[in-house]
Amino acid sequence: MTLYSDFADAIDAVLDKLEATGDLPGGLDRRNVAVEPPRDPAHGDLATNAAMVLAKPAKTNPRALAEKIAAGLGERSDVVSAEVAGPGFINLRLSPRTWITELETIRAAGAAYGRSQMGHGQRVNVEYVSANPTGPMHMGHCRGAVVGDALATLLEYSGHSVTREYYINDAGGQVDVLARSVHLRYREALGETIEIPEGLYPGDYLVAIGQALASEHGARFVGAPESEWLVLFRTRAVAAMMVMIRDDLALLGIHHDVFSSEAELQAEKLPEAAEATLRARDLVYDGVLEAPKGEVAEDWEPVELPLFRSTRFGDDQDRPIRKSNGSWTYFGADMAYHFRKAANADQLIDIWGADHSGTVKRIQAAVSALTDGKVPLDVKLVQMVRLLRGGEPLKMSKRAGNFVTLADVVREVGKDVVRFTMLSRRSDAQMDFDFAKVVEASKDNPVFYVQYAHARIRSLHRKADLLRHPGEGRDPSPDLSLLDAEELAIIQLAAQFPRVIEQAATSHEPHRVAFYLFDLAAAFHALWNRGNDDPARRFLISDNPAVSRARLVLADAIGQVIRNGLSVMGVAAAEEMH
RNA sequence: GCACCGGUAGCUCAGCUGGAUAGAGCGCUGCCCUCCGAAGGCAGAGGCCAGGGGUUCGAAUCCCUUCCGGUGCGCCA
Repeated sequence: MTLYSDFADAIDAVLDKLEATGDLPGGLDRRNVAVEPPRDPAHGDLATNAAMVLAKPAKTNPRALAEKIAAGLGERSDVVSAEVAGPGFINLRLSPRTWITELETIRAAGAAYGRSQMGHGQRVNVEYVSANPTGPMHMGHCRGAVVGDALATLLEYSGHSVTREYYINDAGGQVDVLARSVHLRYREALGETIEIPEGLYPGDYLVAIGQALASEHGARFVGAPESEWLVLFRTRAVAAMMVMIRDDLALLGIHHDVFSSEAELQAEKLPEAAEATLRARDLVYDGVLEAPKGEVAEDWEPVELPLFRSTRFGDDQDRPIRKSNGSWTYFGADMAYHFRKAANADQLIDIWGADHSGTVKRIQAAVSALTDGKVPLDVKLVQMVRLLRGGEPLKMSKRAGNFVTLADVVREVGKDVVRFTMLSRRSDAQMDFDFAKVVEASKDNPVFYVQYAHARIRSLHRKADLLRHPGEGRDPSPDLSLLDAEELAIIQLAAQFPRVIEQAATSHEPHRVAFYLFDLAAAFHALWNRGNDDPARRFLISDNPAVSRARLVLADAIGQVIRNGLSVMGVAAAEEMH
């Protein structure tokens, strides 16, 4: 129960009453009725559009209806005034007591403030990262990893039952290339001088696997045909890569619940099952694709393949689920994979890089077809991150192997800075990550700014402990009515936190939490700085313990909300700045 | 050619799923440190929300369309 849902209920009750007295026809759609803080504080503390939304279907004048609703709401003891404004807004002014009560609510709820049961335990599967197991995590994976993880936490926080899942692409051509690269390192370990040809993975992170295989199996695979060693080398290499990737993810505080293997999935014949289901509904047929548009493919030739009718779902082309050699396409296997995820979830979310945008429709189409539209799939596309250092783009080349690894970045700027920064932009917009700026101690840097606010709040306690006389305990029930209007105003902002969480969770947009925290931090800094002009308005005043205590409670509540918000983002709150 | 994502202050970006006079940071102008951390704060200037249609009490937000930028297109993964 938040302040906002409380008033939403109150409005419902008033509307029910108006229906009972015949002032309002029954059965009106109230879904668009909203309770919001008005953008302009001069309009009061809360506003509702109820009268404007309902006036037309009720065939009445919005202002007249608003007057009736306002009268009903005005009867509440916590409503100081209920005024009709503009085209029919109802602006409510709440008693100071309301905000003091909310402050006490924050204090009592502590780390749980902002949590809700909005999700009603709905099962949500969030698949994120799913980087190919062919090397360490690099910065290209980072944003999706953080966004997916924060979204998962956000959904948990708002009452969903969340599974964090990683899909291991261990069945395609890339992992064969990996196996061949390891074979080369294996020969190297046996004393050969090797040269890594174009197209194989040059990274020296494969050296250790080659050595291990050499010491276990000796030279028996050196001149042997691929058929004798490929599977073994591939399995070992993928396992080693996954250990490395999990370690990298752990640096960011990311841990998945489930790792699904594409190879296992295929061994279990899940794609076959999905194909049969779709063929039975005439959604898969054997056909020939047109030549691809755009860049001319030299080796293209028309072949009959099993095709999924994704055009029925808005795709521009039907999509093959098997290759001409009978093996599964990535899409064919992925479709089966999503089918299985859907069996244990009420809702699926995938976090993908924006370079996969072209494949969204087909997979959504397949999920919709396989689940009869019962399990929605939201694919969140995360745009690219441009790496800069002091405004200059970092030069990178994957081929030369000098891409920036995630581990390097975390080591340089820290987990919290990486996570916060990755969440400080809408994920469907491109982002710059400037090594110089993200660690800058200035207002230009939201990470610092929010952390600084929290550190200031913590410093108050250290200071307050010094001010306290020996034997004098912490005051359990300070007189909060000593708080002034400006101080109550920040509670109003803090009270929006549960709403922000709900909205961020519903819209699958964790960045909203970051922006909110920045606003809250700004409000706190402003309050703090009043003390510069007027010493009587500082948080701690040595000759006025009563006011100091009340303000300390206020500061603590703000600190609590900042901590809660940061924890949703997976960022630790700073105790002090260095 | 087609698809997806963008286009909001000089710059970087928010904008609460359709609300009232569109916001923040940087930069610019002017104030504020014997003072809990000034690593800050306050105030001001700065907008055809890319253009054009539409939907309605009401549009930066939804729909159509044009233009500009980014990404992608395959039996790859």
